[in-house]
Amino acid sequence: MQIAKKYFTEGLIQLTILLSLIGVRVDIDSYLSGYYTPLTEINLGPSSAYTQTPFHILRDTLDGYSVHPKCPELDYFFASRRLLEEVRNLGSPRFPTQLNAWLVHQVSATDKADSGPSTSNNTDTNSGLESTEEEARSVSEHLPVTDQEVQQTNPELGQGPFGAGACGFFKEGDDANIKEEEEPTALTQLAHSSTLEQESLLEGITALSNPVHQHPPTIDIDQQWNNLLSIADLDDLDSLVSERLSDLDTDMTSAISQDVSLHDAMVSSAGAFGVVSGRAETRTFTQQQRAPFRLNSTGSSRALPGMALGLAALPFASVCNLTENGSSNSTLGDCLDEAVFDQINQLGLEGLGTMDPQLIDCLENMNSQVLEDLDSDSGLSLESCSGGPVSPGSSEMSSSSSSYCEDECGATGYSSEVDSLPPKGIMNSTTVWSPVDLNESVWHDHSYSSPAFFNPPPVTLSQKGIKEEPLSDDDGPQLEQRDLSRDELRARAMCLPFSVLQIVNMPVEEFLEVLDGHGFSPEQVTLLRDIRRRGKNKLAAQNCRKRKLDAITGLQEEVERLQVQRDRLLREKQLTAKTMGAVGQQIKQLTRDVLARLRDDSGQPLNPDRFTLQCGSNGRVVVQPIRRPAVSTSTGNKTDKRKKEKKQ
DNA sequence: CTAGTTTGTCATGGG
DNA sequence: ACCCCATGACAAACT
Repeated sequence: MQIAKKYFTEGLIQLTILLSLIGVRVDIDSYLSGYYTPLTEINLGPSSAYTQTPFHILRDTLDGYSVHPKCPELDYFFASRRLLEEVRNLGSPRFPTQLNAWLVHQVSATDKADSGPSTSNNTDTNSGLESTEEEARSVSEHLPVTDQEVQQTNPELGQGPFGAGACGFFKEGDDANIKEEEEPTALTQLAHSSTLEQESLLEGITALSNPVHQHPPTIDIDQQWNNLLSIADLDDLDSLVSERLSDLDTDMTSAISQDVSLHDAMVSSAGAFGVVSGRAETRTFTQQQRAPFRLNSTGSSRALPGMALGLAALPFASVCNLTENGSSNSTLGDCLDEAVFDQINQLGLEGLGTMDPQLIDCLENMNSQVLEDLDSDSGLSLESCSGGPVSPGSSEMSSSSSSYCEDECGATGYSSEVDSLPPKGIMNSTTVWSPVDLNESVWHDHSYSSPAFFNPPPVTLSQKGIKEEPLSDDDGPQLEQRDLSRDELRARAMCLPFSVLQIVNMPVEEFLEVLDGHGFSPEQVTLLRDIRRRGKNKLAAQNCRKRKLDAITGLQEEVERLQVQRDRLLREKQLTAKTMGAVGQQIKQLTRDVLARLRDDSGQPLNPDRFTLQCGSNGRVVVQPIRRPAVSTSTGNKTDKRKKEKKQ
C-alpha cells in the first residue's frame, strides 16, 4: 500500500514537473499536505516524526541505495527519469533546475515529515492534524505572493537556510519555476539558488543536531524540534540523521549528474557544492558506509570545473555518479553499462587486455568504490590482492575475484590464484605473451607485490598494501621503479620480455616453449627458472601460512568448543548427583514408612535399621534383612574375622 | 633500540 | 629425472 502510494506520489510529482515544463502550473503543496495526514494514519504512528517519514524511507530505498540497481521496481523510476531526459533534450535548457525543484520537493517532503514534530506537538497539544494541514495550506497559499520576497531573501537562505523546512523548500521550487519563466539572466542566480538549495539540504540536516541555528521565523518549529529532541532517543536520532543523510546523498549525487548540463553557467555551484560536501564531511554523523560516497561525491564535484571546460570529462563524472547511487541513466551507456561490468566479472582481468582503451580509462578513473563493486568481493579480496596473509586461500576464492586480483593487481604475485585462475585465458587475451603488450600493460609496470593499479584512496587499503605500494597514479616512475620487486628488476636488467607474474603463472608447457623458443642465454634461462621457482614458492609459502593460521584458528575454536562441552558435562554431572541424592533420600523415607507399617511374627514393627525393601524384577517388593557383613567394608570384614579368631 | 610480525627466499622432502 | 607443492628455517623489512 505504501509502495503504491509512493508510486502514485512520485508519478504525480513528476507529472507536475512535466506540466510545469509546458507552462502549466500545478500546485502540489496542497496534495502533499493532505497526503501526509492519511499516511500518518496508515502508519499508525502516534504522531511521531518517524511515522511521517515512510515516504522518505521508501524514496530512499527505491532511489537505489538499499535496492539493487537491477531491482525491477526501479524500472519505473528510471523510465521516468529517461522521460525527463527526453523532455530536456527537446529543448528545455533549464530543466535541471526543474529537476532541482523536484528534488527539493522530494526532500521537502521528508523535511516536512521530519518536521513532523510539529504534528506531534500539535497532537500533544490536542490541536489535531487539521492545524498542520492548515499551516501547509496557508504556506502554499502564500507562495505566489511571496515569490518575489523569496527571491530577495535568497541570500539570507544562504546564510541561514530555511529553517522552516518544507516551507522553504516549496518556496525554492516555485521560485525556480517562476524565475525560469521570467528572465534568462537569472540563470546564474538560479544556479546559486540551487546551490543554496543544496546547502539548505545540509542545513536542514544539521538543524537536526543543532536546531538553535534555525531562523527566527521558525521559532515554532524550532521549539517543536526542541520538544522532539528532548524526548527522542539518541539512537532514534541517529537513525533519523542517517535517513536524512542517505536522502542527502541521493539528492546530491543526482543533483550533480543532472546539473552538469547547466554547469557551464554555474561553475560556482561546483565550488559551493564542494564546500557543502566538505561540510558534510566535517559532520561526524557520516556513517562509515556513507563516507566513501561523500568523499567520492566531493571528488566528482571537484572534477566539475574540468567538466565545465570540456565535455570529454562528462562521462567520467557520470560514471562515478551512476555507479555511486545506482540511479540515473547516464550518457555513458555506450561506454560502460552493466554488460561491461558483467563482462569484466566474467572474463576477469583478461578483459582489460582486449578492452577498449576508452573503457580502460573509464575504469582507471573510477573510484575505489566502483572497483570494489566490480570485484564483487569484500576487503578480503582486496587484502589478498595486497598480499595479505589471508590471500593465499586460492582454492576457496571465486574465480572471478581471483582473476580480477591477478590481473588488476598486476604482479601481485601471491594472489595465489594460480590454480583457480585461467592462465590460458590470459594468454589468449594477450595473444600468447606478446612482449610489447606485456610491457605496455598497466599491471606490468607495477610492483611485483603491489596492487598499485587499484590504488584507491589509502583509506580502503590495508596497511600492508600501503606499505608495499605507496604508488598512486600520480607517483612518478622513480617510485614505481623503487617498488619493483627484485625479480622484476632482474628480469628487466636481463631484458626478459615477460613480467614476473607471467613467468610464474604461465603453464609449464608455455614456459618450456618460452625457454626454448626465444633464444635466451643460459643466464636468462636460469633467471627465468629462478623467477618462476621463487614466485611459485612465494605463493606456496603464503598458502602454507594461511593454512597454518587456519589450522591454529580451527584448533582454538575446537578448544573453546571442548571447554564449553566440558563445562556443560560438569554441570550435568553435578545436577545428576544432586538428583540421585534426592531420590535416595526419598527411597529411604519411603522404606521407613513402609517398614513402620509392617509387623513381624511377634507383632512388633520392623526395625528400619535391620530390614530393607527390595524391588524384584517382577515388580514384587520383598522385605529383606540387612546383611551387616555385606554392608561392611573389606577392612571391616578383616577386623571381624580377627575378632572371631580371637574369640576362638 | 628492541621485540614482534610480515614477507620473501632457500632447502628439503613427498607425490 | 623433472616438476609441483608443502613446510621448516632463516633473514630482511617493517611495525
